[in-house]
Amino acid sequence: METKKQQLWTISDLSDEFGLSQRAIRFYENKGLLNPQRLGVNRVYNYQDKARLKLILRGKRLGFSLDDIREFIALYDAALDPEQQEQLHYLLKLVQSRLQQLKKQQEDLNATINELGSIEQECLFHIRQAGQACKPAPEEPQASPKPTIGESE
Amino acid sequence: METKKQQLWTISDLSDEFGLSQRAIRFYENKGLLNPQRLGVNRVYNYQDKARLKLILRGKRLGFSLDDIREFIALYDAALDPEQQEQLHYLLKLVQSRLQQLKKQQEDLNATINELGSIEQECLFHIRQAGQACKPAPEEPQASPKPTIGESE
DNA sequence: AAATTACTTGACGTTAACGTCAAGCAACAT
DNA sequence: ATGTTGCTTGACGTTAACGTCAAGTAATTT
Repeated sequence: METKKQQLWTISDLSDEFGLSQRAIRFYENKGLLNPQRLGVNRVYNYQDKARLKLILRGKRLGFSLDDIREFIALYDAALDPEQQEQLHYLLKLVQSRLQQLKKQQEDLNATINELGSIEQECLFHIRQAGQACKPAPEEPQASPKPTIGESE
Repeated sequence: METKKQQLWTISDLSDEFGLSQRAIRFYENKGLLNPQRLGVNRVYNYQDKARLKLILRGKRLGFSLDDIREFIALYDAALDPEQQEQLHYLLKLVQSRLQQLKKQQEDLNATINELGSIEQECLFHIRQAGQACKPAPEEPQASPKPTIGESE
C-alpha cells in the first residue's frame, strides 16, 4: 500500500487532460474550489487537486453551480475532519438534504431517459417499416409503439 | 375515454402552482418554449401548455439550458409529427446522442449518491457512538465505515 | 368617477461562469 | 542580446436567465 502518487501537474497539463481552459481552472481557484501549491509564482497540482477537479467537472455535468459544488467539497472534507465532528448533526442535515435533491434528480433523469427511449424505439420502428416497404408481407408483425409521450403527471 | 381536459389557466395560476415568476414564464415564451393562446391580449394556458411547463422545469432540475430544453421539446414534438418523419434518421441521431448524455449523467448521479450515502452512514455511526459514550459495553459492535471518499477514478 | 387589480410590453439591471485581451516576469533557444 | 514559450495577474467583455422597474390597458370594485 505504498501508492503515494507523488506526481505533479502544471495548469496546462490539467487544461489539456480535462479539456477546459486555464482561465476556468484559475476561476475555480479564486472561487475557493481549488488550492494548489505554488512553485515560485506558478501553480502546481497534486493528486488530490486533480481529484477535486474531477469532482468539480462531475458536479457541472450534473448541472450544479460552483457554489453548490463548493458545498459538496466541503461535505467531503468535513466527513474526513475529526474537528468538524462537533457539528455532526448539522453535517448530517446537509448531507441528507443534498441526498434528497439528488434522488429527485434521479427520478427526473429516469423519466427523461424512458421517454427518449420510447422515441428512439418509435424511430427505429418507422425506419424498419420504411425500409421494408418493398417487401409485401412482413414476416414478424412488429407491434407499433403507442405514441403516449410527454403527458405524464 | 372522454377526458378532454378543457381546463384553462392564467399566467398567475401557473406562476403560483409551480412557484416561478410570471417574468420567467413570459421569458420561456419568447425563447420559443411555450406558445399559449391569447384571449385578447392576455395569455391563456391549456393542458398541453402546462405539460410543457412541467417538462421545462424538469429539464432545469437536470441542469439543462433553455436551448437544450427547447431541443428536447422539439424531439418530443417531432416524434408525434408524421411530416417530420422524413428526417427520421436525423431525429434518431439526436435522440441517441441525448440518451448517451443522459446515461453519463446517470453514472455521475449514482456515484455522487453513493458517496454522499457513505458520508451519511459515517455521520450516523459517529453520532451513535457519541450518544452511547456513557454505556461502557456496546451490545452490537457496529463496524466503522472506512473513510475512503472522493478518491475514485 | 376613481381606485384597485390583473394583465401587458419594453427597457434596463444583475449574477454566474467564464472568454478575451493586455502587460509583465522567468527560463530557455538562437 | 533577443525572441519564443509558459506562466502570472488584472481588467473588461459576454451570454444566459432571469429580476426589477416603468408605463399602459382592461375589467372590476367602491
